[in-house]
Amino acid sequence: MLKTERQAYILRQIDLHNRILSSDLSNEINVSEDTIRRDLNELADMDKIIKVHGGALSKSFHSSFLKSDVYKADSKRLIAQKVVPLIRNNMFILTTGGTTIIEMARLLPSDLNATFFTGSIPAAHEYAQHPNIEVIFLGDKISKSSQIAVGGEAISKISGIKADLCIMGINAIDETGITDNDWEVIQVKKAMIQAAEKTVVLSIAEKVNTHQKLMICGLDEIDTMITELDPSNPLFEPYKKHGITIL
Amino acid sequence: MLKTERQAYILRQIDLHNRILSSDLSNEINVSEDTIRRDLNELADMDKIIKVHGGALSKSFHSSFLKSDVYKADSKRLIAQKVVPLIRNNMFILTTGGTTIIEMARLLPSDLNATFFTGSIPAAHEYAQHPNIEVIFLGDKISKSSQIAVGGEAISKISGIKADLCIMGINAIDETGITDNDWEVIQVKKAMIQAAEKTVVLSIAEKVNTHQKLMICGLDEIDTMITELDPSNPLFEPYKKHGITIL
DNA sequence: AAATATCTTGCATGAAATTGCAGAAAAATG
DNA sequence: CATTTTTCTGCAATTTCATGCAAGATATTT
Repeated sequence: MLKTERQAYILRQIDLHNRILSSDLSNEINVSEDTIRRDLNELADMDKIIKVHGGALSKSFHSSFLKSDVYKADSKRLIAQKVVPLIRNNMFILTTGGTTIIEMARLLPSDLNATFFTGSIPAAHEYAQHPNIEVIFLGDKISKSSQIAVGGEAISKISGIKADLCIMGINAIDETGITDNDWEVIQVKKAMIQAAEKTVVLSIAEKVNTHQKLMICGLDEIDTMITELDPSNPLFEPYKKHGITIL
Repeated sequence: MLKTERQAYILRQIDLHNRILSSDLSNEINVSEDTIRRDLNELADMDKIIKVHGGALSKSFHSSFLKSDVYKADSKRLIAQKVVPLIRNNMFILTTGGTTIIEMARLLPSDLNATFFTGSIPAAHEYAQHPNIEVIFLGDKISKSSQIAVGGEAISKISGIKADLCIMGINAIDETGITDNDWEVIQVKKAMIQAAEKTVVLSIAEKVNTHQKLMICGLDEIDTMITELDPSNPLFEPYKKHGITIL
């Protein structure tokens, strides 16, 4: 591993987690702690990080910036970890936006070679950080409430795709299917499900067995559901009956 | 194997893998490491790759992973402040990306009612934060090196617009006009200038009177230029002669 | 075609960079 | 204050780099 790569890795880890320990880094990338320390010192000299005893902190963390923490971030990270293995090289993947998807994007292995389609600005931004991922942005008009592209342009772009996988963050699911409450978003999600061969839905357990006003699709259109809970949880029985794989 | 062939091969490998070791290349194509090193140095001199101890990295790898804090942030904020008054209610505005534009987006008054078109993910993201601004994202394929949408889709979308204003961050300007060094970006910028009634260019003073390899447009297509310096600075005389307003 | 200049390449040399390790110093912890 | 952890320093082993030089290949000129 090249020195520059290693430092890039460290920077990214700090960006993602806001803090890191020298010892952790040393284990993760199999170099001595001395090397890590030297890297951290160099990065600190360049004013890119803040070196502290035992590790380093992100600059934004300490300076005035107050980063809004994500609701149930731990659950979402767990979900994200379960999705990653489903993604293989050379796949075409449609995704929505949402914090769980962002978390997933960060966990994608750097040697993954795939094409991601999304209408979400934050998601597109995250995908674009990856060296080997191709990003296609869907649509043009951006809905402020949901920060994703909506409208006819987005729908027609999606319809023109044959994707391997659709990974969708959802707001509510129960035995009747997936529901949501933003009409424009619904249209986009429906199109995505149509355009993909398989559909994976991500949801924190709290949203399971709840519903909202507008229908996206029934359970039979879903192939896999991922939550932070253990798949054997009885909560999932009705969904398993509909042939949905729980992870 | 000819030198040009070899360098083409190296470039391709770097494109594919984002990084390369001198020793690997030496083995793969059976030339001495010295030759590889010489090649890498030449390619680095041409700004095609980034040479590091032990090998080389692709430029996109570098720009997206080794992100540093913004160069000359203060100057850019000053520039941004000068742009804002040019933007009026109900305007249609085309913008590029770049840190200066982002800074500008943050300074837009919250009661501003306008439509912004951009192919830059970070810029779109910033505009979308504003309550009364409509954001239209241009294009679909996102270039990793520049984090903006490029290609035919973007160009054709832009061509279909009649905007009031084009606000463009630039990399180099001198008496012959605006120049840049990324072919795909050039195409987008050209289209933007064509599509807008008036063009405002933003540049830190450091870039004034410099030039790069590829031409975007001549001075006569520019209406206003904004830098962090006082407009009366003699540096701007030649540009004023071409009828450009300096702010 | 011969002579000449220019480029390219591999090798040898010494210089520089990188990394890991040992032991002393400094900082954190209870 | 004693213990543990982290840091710093110097050092040595290894790798990579820059440079000059010579042999061969290629291009240009006469």
